[in-house]
Amino acid sequence: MIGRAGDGRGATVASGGPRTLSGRSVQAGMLDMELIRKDREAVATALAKRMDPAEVGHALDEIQRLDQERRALITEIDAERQRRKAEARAYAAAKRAGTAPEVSASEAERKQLAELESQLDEVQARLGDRMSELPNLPSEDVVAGGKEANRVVKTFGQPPVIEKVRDHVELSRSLGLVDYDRGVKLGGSGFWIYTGIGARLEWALINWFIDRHVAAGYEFLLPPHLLLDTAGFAAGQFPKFYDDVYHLDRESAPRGQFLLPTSETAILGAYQDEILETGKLPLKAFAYTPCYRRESAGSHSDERGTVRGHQFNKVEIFQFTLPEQADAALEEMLAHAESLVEGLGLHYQRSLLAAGDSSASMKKTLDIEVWMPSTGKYKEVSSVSWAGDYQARRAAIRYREPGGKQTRFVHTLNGSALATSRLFPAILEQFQQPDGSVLVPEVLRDRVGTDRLTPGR
RNA sequence: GGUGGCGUGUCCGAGUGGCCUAAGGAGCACGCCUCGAAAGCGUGUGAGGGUUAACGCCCUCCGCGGGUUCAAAUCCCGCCGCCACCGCCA
Repeated sequence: MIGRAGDGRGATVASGGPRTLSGRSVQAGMLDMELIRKDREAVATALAKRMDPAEVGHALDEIQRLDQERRALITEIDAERQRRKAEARAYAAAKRAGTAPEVSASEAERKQLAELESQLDEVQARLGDRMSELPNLPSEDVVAGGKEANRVVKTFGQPPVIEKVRDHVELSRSLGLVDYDRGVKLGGSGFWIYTGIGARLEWALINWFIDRHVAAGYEFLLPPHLLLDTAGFAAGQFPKFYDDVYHLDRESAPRGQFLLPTSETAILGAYQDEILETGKLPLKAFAYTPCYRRESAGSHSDERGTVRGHQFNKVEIFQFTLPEQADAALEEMLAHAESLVEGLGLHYQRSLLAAGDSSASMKKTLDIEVWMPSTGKYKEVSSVSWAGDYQARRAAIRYREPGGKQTRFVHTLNGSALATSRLFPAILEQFQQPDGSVLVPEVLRDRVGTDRLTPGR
């Protein structure tokens, strides 16, 4: 089996459990094996942007060795099978003719084929594991390096001038919008309760986003929050980030479902193993779900309150496109996500992430970061990414070439639009007034039921 | 959760151990016929992999995974899904 999710990290494979690549109809890696064979240098150079070059060399060496072994075994097995089939047919014909029904294959021969087949399984499993560990190839315009190499490429608006800045935790407490203490009582550290008008503000944001996405031609999905391992593998969360998500125990869920860390996983997974109608591309969908993550709630001053928790709300937009549509789709999604932040009237910037700071499944990621007056920093409210065919390969999502019969992998793109748990604090801070009240963004006033949040309410 | 039935190609549907290298029909594509169309006739029509410069040749796939057999869509075991009834339940 290839790509056992969570291999060696406590993840067990239930029977009928995570379908692996060998279990799929598509026998492909995460990167194009053809490309590795034909232009290993290009692959190595691109990978070196986010991996240690020596490590890249070792990984590719082993992959190429396993690939050769694999093909040699297949050739051998196919020849043997062909011979056996011919023998069985000859035997059947002889039997019909009433001549000598002797047993034609010996025990030893059968064992030999079985032996070859198990060798192939082994090689394919190792190959798949090695392949699934490789990250995506960063796009040409993405530079090597980590956070420090990110580049701000756009700025919208100005930081508001505020004389005495109150931070969002203080504001949401005094305005009665979020109950942190009772949230901890309920779910433990890293959880909170939106209360009263705070809950309405949160819900207003989500609903406003939904309306805007529908208007922009995205189909609204409300998916399950518990997903099978195959979906996590396809999105690229497994095997590497197996421990970052919550898993149900095998007692209550024999197939070991996990709580989705983002609805991107669900939207992608929904189309696993499908050949999409070319005429329907780009296929645009969005989903609202809470996102569940194990990552430690930071005690950093800039991650207090709702900024980082184990459960937060996010609306996610997603597109399946033809390869040649991907560039335009990325621009469209960025512009769309930014139009939401702009519609709220918030000051933000757009950053192009360096290879090492963007998710391993993506070729290119741009963050939309909103200004937080209390920390004087910008905080990510959206991450818009182009995965190329990396996720589509893992999920076996294809389209048929127009005119031709060939199937090809689609490209996938995803973007938060938006993460409310970051937006909520930004709204409080950027729109706070000297008297301690907060102005509600105009587009939300009808839904929130007021144009100003005041302590008395 | 329990019991029973079912799962075949784009769809319907035949097939209970061997010319199944999956019948037949529908749909779709192309061609013939036609002023044009319908009807009719003919041809073609899935996915993945190996090999090849290419044409092609070969292997695998009848829900998924094992097993029995010289030989499995067909027999056996496990699982998944759907339908029906029962139980439980927002």
